Amino acid sequence: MPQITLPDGSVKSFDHSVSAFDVAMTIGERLAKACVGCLIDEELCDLNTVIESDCTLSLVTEKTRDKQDDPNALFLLRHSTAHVMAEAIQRLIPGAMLVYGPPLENSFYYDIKFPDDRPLKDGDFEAIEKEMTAIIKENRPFTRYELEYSEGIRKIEAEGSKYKLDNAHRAHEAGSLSLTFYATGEPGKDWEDLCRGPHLPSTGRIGAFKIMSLASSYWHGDENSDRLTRVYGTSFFNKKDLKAHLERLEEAKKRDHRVLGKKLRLFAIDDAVGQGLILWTPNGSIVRKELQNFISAELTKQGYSEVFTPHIGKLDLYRTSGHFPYYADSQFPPLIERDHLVELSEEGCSCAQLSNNMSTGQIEGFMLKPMNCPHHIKVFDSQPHSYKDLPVRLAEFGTVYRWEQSGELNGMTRVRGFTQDDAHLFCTPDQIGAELQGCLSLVKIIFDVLGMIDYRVRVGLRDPDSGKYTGDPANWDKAEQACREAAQTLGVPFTEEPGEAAFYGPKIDFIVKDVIGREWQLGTVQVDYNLPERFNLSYIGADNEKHRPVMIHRAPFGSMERFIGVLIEHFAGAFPVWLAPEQVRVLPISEKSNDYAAEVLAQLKAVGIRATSDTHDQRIQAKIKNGSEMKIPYLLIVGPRDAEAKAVSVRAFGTEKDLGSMPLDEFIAAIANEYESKGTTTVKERFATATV
RNA sequence: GCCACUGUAGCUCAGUGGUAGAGCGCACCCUUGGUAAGGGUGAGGUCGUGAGUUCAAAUCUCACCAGCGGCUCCA
Repeated sequence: MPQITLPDGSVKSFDHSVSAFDVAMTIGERLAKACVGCLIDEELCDLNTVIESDCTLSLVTEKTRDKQDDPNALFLLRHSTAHVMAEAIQRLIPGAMLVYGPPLENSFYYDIKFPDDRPLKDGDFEAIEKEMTAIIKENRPFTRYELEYSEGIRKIEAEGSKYKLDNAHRAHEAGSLSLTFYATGEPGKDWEDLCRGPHLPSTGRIGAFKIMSLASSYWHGDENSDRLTRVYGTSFFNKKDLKAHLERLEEAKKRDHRVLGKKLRLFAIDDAVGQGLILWTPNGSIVRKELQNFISAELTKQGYSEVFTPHIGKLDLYRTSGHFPYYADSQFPPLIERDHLVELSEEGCSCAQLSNNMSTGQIEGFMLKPMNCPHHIKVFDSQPHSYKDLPVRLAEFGTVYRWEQSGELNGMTRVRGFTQDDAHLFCTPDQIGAELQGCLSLVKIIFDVLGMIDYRVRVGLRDPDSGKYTGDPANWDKAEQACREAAQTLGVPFTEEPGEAAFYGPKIDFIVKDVIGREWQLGTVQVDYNLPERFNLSYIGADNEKHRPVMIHRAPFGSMERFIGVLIEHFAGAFPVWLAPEQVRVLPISEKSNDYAAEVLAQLKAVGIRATSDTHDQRIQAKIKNGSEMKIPYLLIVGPRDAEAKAVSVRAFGTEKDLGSMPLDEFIAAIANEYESKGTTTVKERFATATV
């Protein structure tokens, strides 16, 4: 006798078991037909799930009542589309073994092991899509059935897929006593798959789909395990939504920092220089310099000392820090002294021997620095410190080099040489809390000034099962607790993630998404008890005894390269005045106004505004178009009327029409103010307030 | 590093086993035009690199390099 509570609080009583679909029918046939699944006691289930006992029931329709996408409905849709795709692929390539096919936020994939002699190619998409269309047209129901565990295992063994067998074992280990299968149609007759579900009622509900791309993946995500082929696709309930999704992807591409970087001439990468090595062109250099000046001013306020250190250090330095030889794979190879190299090559020394001798310290050399900490530690250690001197805060825009795998390089966001806005704070254990908060506030100041509100905070802890973390567990516990407490003071939600710590200590990271949804770590604050230990650092306490300082590593931007890459996308290339490489462009209406344009330009430059004038032999419309495409904050149209009145006609980026005319000296004061205040007051606002 | 795709003029891209194409940009000429492209002329390319197949390769094959989308990694 199930009593079913609906979301509006009403209760429906039945004297027999019913399916969710039946319940929907008692409310209305139209509703029932619009349903694709249901939530029973908050758990997403098939629409035809039979309800035997009291529960809450919420029906899942294609769209919510206010016509929005329903994440649960899309989950069912994409999971079901993955099944249809898998069936189509197996029809086309019978030896293909299925592994795992989950839905994602905007898409789905299926990991598949293809026979070595028949890999999947991009050219197969059309044939697969054709098969899928046929399966959808047949409108076959997704039919769930359960087998007792050992019986299910026999069935899977008979099919001969070690991957599915592995999935079944895992389900069993997780406590499942039976195995569930889904047939696309009739069990025993139609295609089926070991699957937890749930699914749509039938294939016909898949309105629109597209196979997107192929990638290689690893079984269990393990690089040393079997290589699988991952087939990505996406689906929607109707063609219009699919089209809108594809258009969004196209739009996102336009604000990609790699596209804008070229168009706005912000940076370049040249093969002859090397992969992942950024050439900062004049425009990009302006953005970088403005950001550096901004943060430097904040550092001065917070009592930091700026230092400069070289780009290389001896191998021994990194033996002490623990970077060499343990992280040798992710670094540029060492620089070996010339005489040594000659000697070794004359002796016929093999590469393996060379590498061995370097690890053991028999051969000395230098390394391009992968991080700045060892150098800063040596700066700290260059003189004795009293507890009264602490905290010592050493800051440097330090350039580091790391040998990232070629497939990981990405525009400015993943590079092989980059400059961190780095600092290392040496403090007493008592000072950690306050210092961490100071560091976090710096990150917040940056995000606030730039209007970056869409970020998440991660507290990276050590993974107790991993051996890569060095140091005393008791210190780790203290450091992790300090990070947790500091993160709590931020006033924003954060997640604690084991396995995300640095090898020497836990950290608090600020993570932002790029235009295509990839996450990038920007600002970071890390607590470190280990390196002070390794380098035997000390300060003299009030008791006249030596004490060990604690180190805090922090970089509010993370790296200039990655930060500016993300920033370009954040602003879609339309930088605010204080960051814009070209802040103002003067557009004379014709050659006759060139003289006045030159006068305006000279006055702008005199107050430090980055301005140019466009004296090309073009009409004003073309000049406006060019200026707008370069996303210049202000275009000043100047013609005879303006020259007469000693005024300028102002057109701000992002406004359809011009703002109107303004006396030249007033504009200059206003733009200088906008620059100085980092946009707290703007030229645009002056016009707004003038009209009120 | 792994899998797929891509690589043609400064940029965006078309093209195809038989003499290399367009638009934008650039230079020059005409035009002196008041808020998102005025018109004309011209310069500019070993078709990513190297090998192979062929009478003939930018086009087909192989290798390499680079980019893109993923995977893995990220101190």
